[in-house]
Amino acid sequence: MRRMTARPANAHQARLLKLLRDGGPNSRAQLGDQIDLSRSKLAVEVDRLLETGLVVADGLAASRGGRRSHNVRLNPGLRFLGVDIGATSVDVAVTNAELEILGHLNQPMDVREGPVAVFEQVLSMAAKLRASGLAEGYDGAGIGVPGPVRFPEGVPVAPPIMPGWDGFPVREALSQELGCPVMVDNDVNLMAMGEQHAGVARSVGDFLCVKIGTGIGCGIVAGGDVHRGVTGSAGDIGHIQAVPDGRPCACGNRGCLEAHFSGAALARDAVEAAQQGRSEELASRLAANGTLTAVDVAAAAAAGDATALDLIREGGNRVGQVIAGLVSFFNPGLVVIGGGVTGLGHTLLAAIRTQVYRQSLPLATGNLPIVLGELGPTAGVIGAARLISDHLFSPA
Amino acid sequence: MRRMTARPANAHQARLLKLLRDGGPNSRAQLGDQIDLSRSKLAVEVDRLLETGLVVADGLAASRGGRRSHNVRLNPGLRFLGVDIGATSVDVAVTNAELEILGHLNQPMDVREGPVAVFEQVLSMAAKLRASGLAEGYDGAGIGVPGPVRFPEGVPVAPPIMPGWDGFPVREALSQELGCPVMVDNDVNLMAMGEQHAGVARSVGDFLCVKIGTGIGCGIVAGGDVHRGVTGSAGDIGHIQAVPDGRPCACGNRGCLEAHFSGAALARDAVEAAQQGRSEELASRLAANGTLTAVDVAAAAAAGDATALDLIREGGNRVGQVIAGLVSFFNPGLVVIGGGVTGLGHTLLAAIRTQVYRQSLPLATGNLPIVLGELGPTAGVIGAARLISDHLFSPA
DNA sequence: CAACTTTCTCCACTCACAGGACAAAGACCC
DNA sequence: GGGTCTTTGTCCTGTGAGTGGAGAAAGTTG
Repeated sequence: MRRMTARPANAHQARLLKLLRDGGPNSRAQLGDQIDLSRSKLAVEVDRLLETGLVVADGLAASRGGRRSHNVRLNPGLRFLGVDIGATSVDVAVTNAELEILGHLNQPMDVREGPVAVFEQVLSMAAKLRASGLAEGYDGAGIGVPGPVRFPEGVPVAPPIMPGWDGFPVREALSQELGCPVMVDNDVNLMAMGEQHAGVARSVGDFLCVKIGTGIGCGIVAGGDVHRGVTGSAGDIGHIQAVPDGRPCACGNRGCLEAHFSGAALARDAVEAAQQGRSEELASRLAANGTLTAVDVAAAAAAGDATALDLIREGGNRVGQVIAGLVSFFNPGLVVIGGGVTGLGHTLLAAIRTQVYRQSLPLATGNLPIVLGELGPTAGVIGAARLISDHLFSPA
Repeated sequence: MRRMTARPANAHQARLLKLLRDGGPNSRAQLGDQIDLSRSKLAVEVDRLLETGLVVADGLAASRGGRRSHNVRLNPGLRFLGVDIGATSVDVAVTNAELEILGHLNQPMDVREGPVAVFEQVLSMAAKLRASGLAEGYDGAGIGVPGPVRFPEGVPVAPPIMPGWDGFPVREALSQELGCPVMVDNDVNLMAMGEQHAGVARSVGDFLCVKIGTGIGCGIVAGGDVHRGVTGSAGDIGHIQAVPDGRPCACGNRGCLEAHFSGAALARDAVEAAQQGRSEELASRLAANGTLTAVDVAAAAAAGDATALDLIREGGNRVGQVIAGLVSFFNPGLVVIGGGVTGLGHTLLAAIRTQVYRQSLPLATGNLPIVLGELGPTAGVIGAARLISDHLFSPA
């Protein structure tokens, strides 16, 4: 099927598209209140957008004391694909142009199987969503990968946990397969964009979004824009030294944050505690499943297991210490904690807060909320859809 | 005397003024090559700038094979005042509109004497420069203070090392005294802007500028702009924990970077080493002066004193470790080291480089220069002049 | 002195945009 | 139901921004 290919012709149109994306159906009058344009000029640009098909008429709104307004909205047939490739699973979702999730699939998978296998999986999930009637095709796709990305080209570079992906032309390949424009970014940046668009970070211009999953990373938003750094590796905080001469890390150094606290490290610690007989709760879970994950630790903690609580607290202290440094350095207006370990909930958050509030200067922490992400596993796919929509809703 | 009060009327004029500031005298044709405007429009805007007096004719240039061009330049009578208030001294300089330093004064002074005393000093230095014929008056002034600043208002907030300054309306007061527009910023940010304008960071969009003086701070430039954080305290890295359970710090915590390495900490360590008989070189200098500073340590190191070298190396390791974390987080394209301790030179730099290259991931450090600032004590005043010129050369 | 280059100015035309007049459509009051 | 007021949307005209071409001015080169 033929998809929309139009792009806004100028900055005004781009602005209007974003207003309609973020605010839903709107009348010309309402749009006029939010944009610095005369009514006549605004009408011209809206008419041009209607001609392109990106925007469609949406009936009459209720009267506000005078003539009823003719609403317009983004074409309800537009479809974006949001893909979030994690270390151990893939999320794929379809959204409309307003970035509302229409369908969402999750599939366990190991990124180390390489781009070819993962792509096959992603494409089959995309096809499944299409087959279920949610989309006749895709107008654009955003995709997040768990490693640094050369952003302009959409190519992963030197990703530690996904070796086979180095230099693989993700953007080009996926664009070819799907037949639509594609943008690629680091998964952590997409989570930040997701929380910025629809989560706790709405209307915050400078914030950090710490994602603790298999690994650990940090999305940086400065002045409303994601900061990616010169080689796309900004936010790679997993290998900051958290413990001098601490545990050996896969990267070759010792004491890296990731070696001391992350989904993987927590699971390993839990197994060790169980085997050493420090926790009956964990031991019984280990016996039952043959292995332990962060979810088990969360459950044990919820059941009041002291060892599990200690593990979480200690990890939170480590992360909190590093975040404290980042807060001093960056002076954000908000810190969001997300990723797989959010199930650890308040215990983790409390430990992080304690460290940050204790170690950073009052001026930086005085009015600094530290909160859990609001969107959970959908943050990444919403961020991915946001990424491609930002791209498509900009002048060509 | 009446000073220039005109401001650019639009973005084009602002752009032209900045091109003339950064590129010196230029013909209309040369300007046309650097700006996206037709020759006719460009001529109109240049003529308008000539009318305002901000720009003046500057004779004929040599022929390039055809008609000679009429050069224009920024009004050579324009004068900016750059003020850099450090913890222990004040720098004041006059520049022309091209930010070339015409005169520079330095005066020892303790910032803790409070804003009134410091202002008196600054104003007398500004008057001295004026009296020497370098300026008939000032068209604008930039001023840096060693602490966080609420940037839009130009007011220091909760500055740890200058308690009397909290909430003092620096911008308003200085503007009143000098009779010209004033902008205020953190001294470290100004150093970064100075190196960006005329130093090692020319043409680098993302870099860090670490200033090690009495205290320690870091200027952050992201996407060409200074990142100040939500409360103006971004870059305040002096109280990041460098050593777990380390030395007590004035801030109440332990192990802060600043407690382990800074001009003040180094001097204290040197005195201790001298008193414990660990260094004859330092001991003799202590006996001669009654006290030691970073300069003494530098001299001792240059003379081959092993203890002095050790102190520098150890300090460099501490700073390097913290910088390594910041590099992982921010992924800059350049790290500049500046401030009072640059006299420690290569020994310090080598220690920092070792730590950063060892602890940060190759992708972030692969092509990362770590260099000393190029401008020394003039970085701050040039940055200050740049700050006010950026302000005045923007549409009102 | 002729031919070619470069620079700058002038002029006509196009387009972006604002703002007012006005029409359409409804609410509200009597 | 009819007047009056409000809100929304459209049309039209005037202004100013900006482009591009013609050509004058001022050089160089041979």
